Amino acid sequence: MAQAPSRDGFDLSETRHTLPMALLRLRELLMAEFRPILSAHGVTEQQWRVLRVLKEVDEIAASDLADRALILAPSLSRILKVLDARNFIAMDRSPGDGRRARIRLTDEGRGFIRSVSPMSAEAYGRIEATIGHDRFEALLSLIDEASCLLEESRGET
Amino acid sequence: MAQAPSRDGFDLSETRHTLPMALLRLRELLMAEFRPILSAHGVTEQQWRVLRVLKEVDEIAASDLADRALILAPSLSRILKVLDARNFIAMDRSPGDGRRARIRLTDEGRGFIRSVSPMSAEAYGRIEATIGHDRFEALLSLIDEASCLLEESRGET
DNA sequence: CTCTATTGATGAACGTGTTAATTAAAGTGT
DNA sequence: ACACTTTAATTAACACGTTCATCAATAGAG
Repeated sequence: MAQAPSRDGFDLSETRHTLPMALLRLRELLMAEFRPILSAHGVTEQQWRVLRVLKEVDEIAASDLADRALILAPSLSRILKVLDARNFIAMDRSPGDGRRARIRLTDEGRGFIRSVSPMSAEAYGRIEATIGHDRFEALLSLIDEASCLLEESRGET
Repeated sequence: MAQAPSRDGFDLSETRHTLPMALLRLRELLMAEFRPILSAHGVTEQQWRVLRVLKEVDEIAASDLADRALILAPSLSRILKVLDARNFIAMDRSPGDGRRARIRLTDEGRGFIRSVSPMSAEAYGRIEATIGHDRFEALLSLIDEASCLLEESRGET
């Protein structure tokens, strides 16, 4: 039981029951809550991630920002251009190392984050309530453990 | 302790400890295992998802395919064009409803899947082993429960 | 039967993901 | 000082994500 119509029998799981698809589906459902809020304020999900990280660090190199926001360097370059044009960030070069870009939030950027945060936090709370606090925490922990294990196993190759 | 340099105190969690970011990070780590395999065979992650779904259904409408592969309709249109050009799929119109596109795998498409499956399944097994079987199963269940809860709560609005 | 509204698929436009190539600045060895 | 390698960031090119607009086929109301 359980295998679908086509029975060639190559050894793949049903798409619905694979971890990558499960992760994708849950992420889509989460983002469906956040996207309307962000687009109403004229920022994309990725731009918002960048702003959130900048709020936590006060000054950071582009490559470190890319790591923390989970955005690839080429995408980040484009995003920074947009955020700079809106005067949400200030960019210059690191004095010690002329290759590294130094990025910081402007007051205007900080004000923008402040204006969006309440609705974002409210959506986050609604999601946590829907999933249930205990399940929510368990999920976060499991995901984090799995991520750490996979990260370690990559270093050993 | 724990709060970063900037202390404006708007009520946002640290980016690293949010569910959307955690999901994104784990998915990146998973895909890092699969991407080399897929790109070595000249398909993208999304094209592979479409092929996997097609292998399970033998014949399907584009909109249902989009749902099951978690791909938006406009993206799917582009992807189907590519897969059709490579003769991995055959497309025509549903006889009952002239709007619906009917898609099925060709023998060549089936052969392609067969040629990639072993390496894909092997990577999946490696990942499951790294995470640990019990943790892996628990993770899948939790994700699925959370997704179902969020899906239900959207219908009630 | 005709007009309208709805639905399924596609096209357009813009932002991001991904890889490879490029440029400039540091580091390294001689 | 010199060429060589490495590193940080950007650019280029193509595929996908996302929203909106379009078009054809169908369903419904009158």
